[in-house]
Amino acid sequence: MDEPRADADPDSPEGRGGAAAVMPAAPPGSGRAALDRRRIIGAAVEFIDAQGLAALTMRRLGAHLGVEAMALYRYVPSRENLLDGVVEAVIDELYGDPDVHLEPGHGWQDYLQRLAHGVRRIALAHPEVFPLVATRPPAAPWVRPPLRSLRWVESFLVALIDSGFNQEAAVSAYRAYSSFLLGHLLLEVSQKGVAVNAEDQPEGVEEAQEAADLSQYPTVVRLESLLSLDESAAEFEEALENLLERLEVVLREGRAPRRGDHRD
Amino acid sequence: MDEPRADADPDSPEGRGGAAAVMPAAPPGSGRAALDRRRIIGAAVEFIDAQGLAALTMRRLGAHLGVEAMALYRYVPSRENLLDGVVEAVIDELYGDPDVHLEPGHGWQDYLQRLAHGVRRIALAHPEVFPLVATRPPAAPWVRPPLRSLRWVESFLVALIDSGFNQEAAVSAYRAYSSFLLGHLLLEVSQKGVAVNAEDQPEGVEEAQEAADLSQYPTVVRLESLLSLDESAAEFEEALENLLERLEVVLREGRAPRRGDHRD
DNA sequence: ACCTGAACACCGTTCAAGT
DNA sequence: ACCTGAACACCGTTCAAGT
Repeated sequence: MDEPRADADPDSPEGRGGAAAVMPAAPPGSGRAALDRRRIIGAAVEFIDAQGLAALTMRRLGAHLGVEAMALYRYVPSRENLLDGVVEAVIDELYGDPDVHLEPGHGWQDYLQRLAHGVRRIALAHPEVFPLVATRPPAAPWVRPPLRSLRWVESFLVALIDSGFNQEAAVSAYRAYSSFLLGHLLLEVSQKGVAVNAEDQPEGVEEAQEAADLSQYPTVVRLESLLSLDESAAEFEEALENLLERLEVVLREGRAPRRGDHRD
Repeated sequence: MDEPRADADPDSPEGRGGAAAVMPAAPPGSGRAALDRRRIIGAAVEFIDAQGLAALTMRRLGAHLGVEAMALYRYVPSRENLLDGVVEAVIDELYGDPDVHLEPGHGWQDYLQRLAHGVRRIALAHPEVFPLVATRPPAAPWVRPPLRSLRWVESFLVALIDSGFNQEAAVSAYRAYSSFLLGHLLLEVSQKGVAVNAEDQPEGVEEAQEAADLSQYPTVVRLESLLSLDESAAEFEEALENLLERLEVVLREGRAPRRGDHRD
């Protein structure tokens, strides 16, 4: 089981700081680039995208980089720390997204829309990584998945407060926004995954479960085609619009809306 | 490292079917009960609750049950399958919750409230298991976490359709309800976990991260006390009320509400 | 019928040794 | 300075052997 030589891609993103002091055994640009933490984490993201999280071991990642597993420990203290780095790197991709920024004059709703769509693109680009983004314990309780970084929390709060939200409303909006993104996107990627997934199941794995007594669930059977539709994109838009609308009410009225407010 | 003998609890729930044919080496009721899949899965839930998911190995679970790891394989085909069983068992606790049922005459809102609170109780009772509930690939794409069982999907859809929802609206409500529960509860348990968690970190692990350049996040610093408040319970109620209100509009108008509907 | 001992292939991780 | 070989303690899992 030697590694497949399917890597003729010249996309290794170096060009940051000291440009590789000449190495005796592996001159730069000839194939194997120098090891560093960034490159290892990048390779781990690629690996998880391609093979799934369960397949990522230190030994296999080492082989993927043309090196023994032990060499990785000079740059990464443990596998757990590596996974933290993977989560951070994937979320950091958002910094480079030109569509995610506060457009002056377009208001906070526009910004929250851009941010939400940016996170969604990342979730869909790395479906095998997203469960990690969702479940790794955050550094502080108020750095919530999926945004997971002080920079985005800061940016979010500033945008709302500058738009007239009071502090309590801004914080509560941040919490509601996180919950919405996390719930929707985790379900969307898991739904996508289950369609293609399951390693190599020899026959219908649902048959066993379902065939047991599908007759007990007549409504599910009757609505199966409706249930099987993938309306993720539209539902994302609708739930996001609804959340923004709710926040608009909070902003106008200076408090959280109570049920039944808009009647009589 | 021998196992702690801290189990004097007589709560092993047997009494289901054939009542243990007498065994030569371990007579029933004298201490070690007979092994079976249900008991193994129950022990696994206990173990994860107490020690965390990462600590659960087949060998340690065997020791916890007074048996070698290899003995488990007669009842459980693999660790992965055991984890599936754990998720199923935890969700099945909902069947036994007397507060979770359709109260005749109280309407679908009351039922969805009871169901949501029942799921929340389970998530809070098993915070270490809930991430598993959230991320294990479902059997079918439309059996969504956290409800994960045909029985609850059936029950949910029937309640709404009997209340006058059309099929599309009922299915779309089921999806929105799942997203809400998953996002909110996953964040709530992870928030709870991070407060007590982190195995045995010798010193403030956030210090390292934060002290780096906290000055770049003045708003986060200024609002830290607000951000640190745990308003999970109130936010759960509010988001749930809001969702129900939204569904009420769908029911009354026979379609999904569009943004700006209730102005002029 | 049910459990165990021994074994296999594989982990994460450490560290002295090589270059 | 950077990587490797060998080793340690531990995995999940199989299976012939014990009782």
